[in-house]
Amino acid sequence: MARVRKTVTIRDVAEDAGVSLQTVSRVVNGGPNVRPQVRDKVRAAIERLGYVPSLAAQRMSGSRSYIILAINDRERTLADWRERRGTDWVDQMLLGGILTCSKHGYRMMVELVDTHSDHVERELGAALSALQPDGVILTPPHSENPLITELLAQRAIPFARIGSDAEGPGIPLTMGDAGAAHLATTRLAELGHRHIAMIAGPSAYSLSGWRIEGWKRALAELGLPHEGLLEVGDFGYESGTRAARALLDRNPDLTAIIASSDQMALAALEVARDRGLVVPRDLSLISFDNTPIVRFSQPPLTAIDQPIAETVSRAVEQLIARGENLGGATVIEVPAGLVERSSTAAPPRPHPARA
Amino acid sequence: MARVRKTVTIRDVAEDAGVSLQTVSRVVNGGPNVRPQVRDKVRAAIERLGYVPSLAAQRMSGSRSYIILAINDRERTLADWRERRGTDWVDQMLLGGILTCSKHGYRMMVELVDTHSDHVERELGAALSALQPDGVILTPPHSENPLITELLAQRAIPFARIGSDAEGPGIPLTMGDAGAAHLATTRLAELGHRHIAMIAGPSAYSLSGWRIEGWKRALAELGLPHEGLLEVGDFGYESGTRAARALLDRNPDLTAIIASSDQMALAALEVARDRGLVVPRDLSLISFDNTPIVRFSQPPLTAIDQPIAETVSRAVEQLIARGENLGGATVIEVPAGLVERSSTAAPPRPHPARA
DNA sequence: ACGCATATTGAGAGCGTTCTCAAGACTTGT
DNA sequence: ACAAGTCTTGAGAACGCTCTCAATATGCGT
Repeated sequence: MARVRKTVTIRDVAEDAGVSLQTVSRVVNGGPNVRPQVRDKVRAAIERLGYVPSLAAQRMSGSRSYIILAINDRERTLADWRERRGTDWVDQMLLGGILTCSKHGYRMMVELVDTHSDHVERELGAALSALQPDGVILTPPHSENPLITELLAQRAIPFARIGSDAEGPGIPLTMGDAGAAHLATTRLAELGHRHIAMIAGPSAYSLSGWRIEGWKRALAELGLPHEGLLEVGDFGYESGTRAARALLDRNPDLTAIIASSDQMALAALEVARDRGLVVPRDLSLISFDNTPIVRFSQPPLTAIDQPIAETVSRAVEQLIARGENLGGATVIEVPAGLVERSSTAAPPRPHPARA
Repeated sequence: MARVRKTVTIRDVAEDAGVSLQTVSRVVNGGPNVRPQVRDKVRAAIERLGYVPSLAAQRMSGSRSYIILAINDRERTLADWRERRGTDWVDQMLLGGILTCSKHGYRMMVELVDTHSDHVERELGAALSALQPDGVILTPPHSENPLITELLAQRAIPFARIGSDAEGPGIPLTMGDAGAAHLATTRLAELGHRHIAMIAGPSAYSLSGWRIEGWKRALAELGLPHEGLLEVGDFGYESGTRAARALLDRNPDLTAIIASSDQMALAALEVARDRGLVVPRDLSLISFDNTPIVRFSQPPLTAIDQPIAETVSRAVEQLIARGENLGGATVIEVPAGLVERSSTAAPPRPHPARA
């Protein structure tokens, strides 16, 4: 059976089943108004011939392309990949995206776009024209880049904004950053910590602000100070090193740090080690992201688990369900959880519980 | 300018440039026989209108789909993703694949397929029919699954087999596994180690055999023993724990272990720690893969760097270049390198160099 | 200049699907 | 049993592009 098999088209199925091409199409797409008897006959033919509709042809004629395009930051992603630093996002995006897409007969494609470039519109526009996706998923920091959101809105392509709660077109989804930071802070306070610092992400990311907000709110509720306990990094390792050093230099009483990324937390761990501080005995550490690298550090890090896969999955479902770009949609929040490992413990000199 | 812009088609460009639709097509595809003057005019129109050909339409009419499909093992990939163990492959595949594809105007899609399932052909067949990719990239263990390679050959779809040097259709590519294992072994011997163990991967993977082969050959050349120094794992953490324990139990003189995956090496590190062995003082460790997790372990691991991105990139280029499925192609080898970190050192009681 | 080869252009069909719309087959109410 | 629906089916156009092939323009040798 070495002969090259010709592609099975809808026409072959129609002939085989003895119905019109259009009827097959209806069966394939679950159209209404088809007699059960005919439907079964067509299904049998499809099965027998192994027919699968061509995505390209479906796109050509129909209004849908069955493609969801996920946009990630190129610069950051490539750097992470090249230097094997561990990617915060792409893995989990694919996990959530591919699975959910295929469940609905869709396909996911990944596009890397430079948000800082002055030809974002050009790059993204080309991808949109070529692929004509039914939906686009934006991740930070693209989620709030007006050049991008406006381009998408103008082209009337439904899109999801992950990590954004701004008004405007597109479906906003967040991962409960404020709540997660609040949770981490509270947990540390429960362990007895009274000087809890935060290494935040860059302010260009909305989620950086939300995390700071959650941290501050928890501290306020607990009657703990926040002055001098905040440093800003860029999510990268080096910035974590700088921030941890500054924090430790400035606060002799510091016993706990929450870092806004795994890499910054790992950097803090290294700084602590250099200074002879044992984690978690002398210093507790909680990171954001929960990527694989924090499972195998010494000690393994307690981390806020960003439910990226779940969030992307929700985004995909929203995009597939709604055909429209409804502005001002309710923010969908997929809450993050706390995975306790071995970088958190009671502080060296436990303070009595607050009265 | 809030009006919904209609898609710019090749017809719009033709009109704008005052030429036929066919001429525009020729310019876009770099066809020969177009006067420079006309070409420039058309290019200007394309630029002005922001025309980008529709992938779907190109696929419909032409012979190419401009899509390369990368197949990865679903079971393993999903487990790695879900449990945040770090994926050995997908990241780097995307790095090499996406970049190289886009350089040639192609797109890469990822498909997860269960190699053990009895409906591999069905699953893969559906993906092939829907996408009609111009090329497929197979990663282990799919690279040598006859069900898959035969399906591809029968459909006359060019494909690359990464991690396979078998005869038959498809372009074979390897990462010099024997050489890499040889290199790691030799390096350890240079440091003075005389009892160098290997935790191999499952025998279903050809590369497992190659690595054992390289290790054994190096040992033979160096006059060192290999008896009792081989254990087989499944690349996963737990299997690494079992293997490391067995190795250490059986060989009191053991001072170095080469593990066939990062996770197994990390497991060995943990076993050593449990037994009070300090790495690298008491035990040297070299892992295969060099994924992010070994950069942040304590100590950071010396590792064989699998050039997955580069290999996939080469595969993409081959697939795009050749339109044909030439059997018995020469094996393309992208050699792996050794990244020295802090898990390797001279053994506790250095042996004199061999006479 | 003339005829032939070659370079350049355009016209029309076709790719595999879904869309629109019209035709035929069945119901149902009276 | 008849008209007026409602269900079910099919025919043909359309999607945006590349293919094939024919038509025209240009270059060359003598």
